Amino acid sequence: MAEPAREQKPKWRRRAESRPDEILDAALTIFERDGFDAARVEDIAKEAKLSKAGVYLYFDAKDAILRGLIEREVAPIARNLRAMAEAGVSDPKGALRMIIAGLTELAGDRRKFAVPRLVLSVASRYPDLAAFYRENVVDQGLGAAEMLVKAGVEQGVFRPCEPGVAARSLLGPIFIHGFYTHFLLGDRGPLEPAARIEAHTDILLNGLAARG
Amino acid sequence: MAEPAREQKPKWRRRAESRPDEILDAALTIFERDGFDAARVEDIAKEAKLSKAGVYLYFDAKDAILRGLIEREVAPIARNLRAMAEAGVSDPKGALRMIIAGLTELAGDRRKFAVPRLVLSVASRYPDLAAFYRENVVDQGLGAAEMLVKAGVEQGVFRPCEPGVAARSLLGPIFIHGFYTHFLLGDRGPLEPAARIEAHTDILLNGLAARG
DNA sequence: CAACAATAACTTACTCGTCAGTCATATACT
DNA sequence: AGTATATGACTGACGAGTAAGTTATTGTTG
Repeated sequence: MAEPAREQKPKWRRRAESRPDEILDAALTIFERDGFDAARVEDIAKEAKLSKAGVYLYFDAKDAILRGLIEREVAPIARNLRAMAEAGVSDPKGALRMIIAGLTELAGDRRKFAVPRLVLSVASRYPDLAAFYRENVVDQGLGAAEMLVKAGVEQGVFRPCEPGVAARSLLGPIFIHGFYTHFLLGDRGPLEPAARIEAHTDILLNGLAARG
Repeated sequence: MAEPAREQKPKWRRRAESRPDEILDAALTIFERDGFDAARVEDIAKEAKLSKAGVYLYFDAKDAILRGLIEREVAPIARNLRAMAEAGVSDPKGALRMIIAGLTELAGDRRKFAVPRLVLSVASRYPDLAAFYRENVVDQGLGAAEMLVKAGVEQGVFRPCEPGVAARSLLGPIFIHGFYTHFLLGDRGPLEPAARIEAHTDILLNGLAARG
């Protein structure tokens, strides 16, 4: 009758290596759904399949999880943009096209795109987090675009302009479009990256182009 | 010795007319500082100089206060943009210049600019609020720009393009710049509206312009 | 124009649920 | 045996919203 004590599987496993990433995965899911404040650490824990106390073995506090997400999800992308810019100074127009295309694709990824929104919404209460994000993400990305605009102007490909302003003009719309589509529309609006990339890039590069 | 009961002033006054506005003023101050979730209704009440229960005489719930702020602070601006666009179809370029200038000035107003950030951060939990904002603010503003681009294309002032994309390219950078300046930089970055307006408008309108 | 009733505007004090973070204890691994 | 990894149960504080009572104001009546 009674099953003999057969192969009772352990109540939990040691997974010290993989836990941080699992927690970040879970946190992103929950944060994306609820926002930072309304998200419960307990829900993140459940999603990551461990206990709440378990989460605190790997992250000191709730906001440390968000910092972890910045590090893992978006900082590498920004650094990559920077690298692309450095590699592309000889062809500013082409490099800018690539950067815009890359960012537009990113803007289609609702999960990744949730991170900037989270940072923005808590920035006033976590100034350190805001500074970290600014240095590692925003300034990298804007810097990349700025560098290319400057190079283009020097090479006579673009007409003279304020590189800082031009950089914002190039990248701003992509973010606004992402915010609008993912977080205000819900699901209703389709995001047609290819068409948008073309249209936006055309307008902007044409606007920057030196008159032939 | 003891002061006789002289002219004891009332413990409070009836101000049914002015209360809602006073509460909204206070709420904006507190929301801007703390964000929606971390803001306490009690703090809003104190700032507005009445009791917490008093606030609930005028607003059903915390999110109703935010809706009130949308109505009072930003919806009128969006409607105004729309009106400017309708009045300006005969001169799309000039009207767009005016719209960009107006929005850029708005982007310098940290108080007003806090509202979009608040909405964005709670949109996923308050879909009705998000819809209200979208219909009364975003769609009005984008619609205005779109209308003018379309008119410009038809009149041959602008070369053919997707009006929706162009509208975002025109307005997106302004918002991104506002978010960045007010909420990520703290206070460090100066906002030089005049110069920015010129530079941004130049790039974009030049990009849209029909080739002579 | 007092006195007083009726009501609108307001407050104090509370309830009730929530949740970040901790502590004592247990289990898996080496 | 010893330790790293995990858990369940707890604490302590907090905060949205409410109930019941209080005060200012308005109107009414003799």
